[in-house]
Amino acid sequence: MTIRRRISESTIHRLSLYYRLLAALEGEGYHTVSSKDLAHREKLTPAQVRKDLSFFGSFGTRGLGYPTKELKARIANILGIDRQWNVGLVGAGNIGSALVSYKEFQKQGFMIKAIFDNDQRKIGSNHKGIVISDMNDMAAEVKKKKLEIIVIAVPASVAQKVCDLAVTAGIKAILNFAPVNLKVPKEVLLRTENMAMEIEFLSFFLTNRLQLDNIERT
Amino acid sequence: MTIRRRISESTIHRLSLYYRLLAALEGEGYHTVSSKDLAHREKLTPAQVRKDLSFFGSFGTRGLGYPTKELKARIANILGIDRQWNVGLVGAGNIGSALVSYKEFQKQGFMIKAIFDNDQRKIGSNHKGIVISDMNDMAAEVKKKKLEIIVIAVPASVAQKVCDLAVTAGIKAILNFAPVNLKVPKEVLLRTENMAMEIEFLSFFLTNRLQLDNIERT
DNA sequence: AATTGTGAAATTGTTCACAGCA
DNA sequence: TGCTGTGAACAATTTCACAATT
Repeated sequence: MTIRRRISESTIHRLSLYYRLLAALEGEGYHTVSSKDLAHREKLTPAQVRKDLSFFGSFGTRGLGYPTKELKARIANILGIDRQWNVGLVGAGNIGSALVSYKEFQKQGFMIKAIFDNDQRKIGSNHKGIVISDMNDMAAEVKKKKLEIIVIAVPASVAQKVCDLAVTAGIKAILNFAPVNLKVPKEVLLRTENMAMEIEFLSFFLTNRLQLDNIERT
Repeated sequence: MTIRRRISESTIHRLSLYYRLLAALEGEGYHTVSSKDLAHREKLTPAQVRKDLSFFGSFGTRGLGYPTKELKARIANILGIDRQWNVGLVGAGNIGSALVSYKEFQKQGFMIKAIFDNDQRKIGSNHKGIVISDMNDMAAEVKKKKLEIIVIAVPASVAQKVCDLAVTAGIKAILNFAPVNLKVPKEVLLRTENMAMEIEFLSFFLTNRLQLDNIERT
C-alpha cells in the first residue's frame, strides 16, 4: 500500500525543532518523552507533534510516549543529518568566516570542505585549515571534493554569477545569504536566508504594537 | 467601522519581498506595477499579491496597477522601515562582525548603535566606529542610546543570560542568532534565526529526493 | 491512567471569478 | 480593455476528540 501525503515546509521545520529538543531532553536524562513534553517547550500542541511524527510512521508507545534516543535517531534519519554532507562555502568575508566557525553546522554533519573567493590576496591562504580556492575553479573542486551543497556568502552583486558557477558544476542544493533573488533551474534546491527580513519582522510588530497575531484597521 | 483581520506571518514575509521587488522595479524605471508583475517575479499568484495588499487599504488603480514609488513607501511604512531603529548588538565575534558590515541592515534603517561583549580584551576597543561596551552595562547603554532592538550573536551557552540582561534593560524586541530556545516574557518579541535549520531543510529534500512538495511512503 | 494515532471538525490561507472602475 | 478589490469556493493545516494500546 502506498499512501501519498503532503509534507509541509512547516512540518519539516518542526522536525528540526524536535530534533534539537530531543537532544536536550536526552542530555537531561529523559528516556521517554511524550508529545506533551515536546509540545510544551515549543509552544505547540501535543496533537500537532503527534500528527507531524505520524507522517513518517508510528514510533511511540500508547500510554508511555516516545523513546527519546530512538525518536531522535529517526528524525535525524528523516532529515538526512545522520550522515555527513560536503559543503562548499563561497565568500571568505564576514558572513563566510562566521559560518566556518559555526559549530552547529559541523555538529549536524555539514562539513565545510572548500572555501572559494575571487580576491587574489585571499586565494591560496589558509582559513581554519582550509586553503581558499579561486571561485573559477569551482567545477573542478566540486568534483574533486564531492561537494553536495554550496553556501553563498558573497555580496549581492556577484551572487548570481556564483550561483551560475555552482549550477554549472552540478550542485543540486544552494543556501544563499546574499540579499538577492537567485535564479536556478527547477531541479536545483535553493534556500535564501535574508537577515534583514527577519529584523523587518520585528519592526512590523513593534510598529503596529501587535502580539504576533492580530491587527485592527478602519 | 472597525474590521479585525488576521495578518499572517506569511503576509508580512511577503510584504518584505514586495518591498525589495518594488525597489528593484523602481530602479528599472517602472512607474506603475501590476499585481501580475509582482507575482511573476516571486512565483506567487496575482490574486495573492492583491489580497496581501488589500489588508492594509487599497492603493491601486483599476486598469492601471499600483504606483511603484507610492506602494513602496506605503509598504515601508507598514513594515516600520521608513524610520530608523536603534539596534544593540551583543557579541563581537564572527556573526557579530558580519552583521556590523551587513549593508542591508543600515539600508533598511537598522542602525547598530552599540556593541556589547564580555571579553575584557575587546571591551573599550573600536569596531567600525563603535566602542565595545561591557555586557553588564547593557541597562545603562540601552537607556543612553535609546536602543530598541537587541541582536544576540553570542555562543549558545551565554545566550539566555544575555537575553535576560536585555529584558531587564527594558528591550521589547530581540533577534537571536544563537542556536538555542530563549525564554522571554510574553510582551517581548523574539525571533530566532537558526542557520543550521536552514541547511537541514536542504538536507531533507536532498535525502528524500523531493521536489519541495510531495513524499511517498508505504 | 496515560498517551498514541488518526479520522473528523474547525480554522486558516490561497485561488477563483467577477463586479466595478479608470 | 486591463487591472484592482473582494466575496465565495477551495485547499491546506491545525486542533479536537476518542478508540486503541500499554
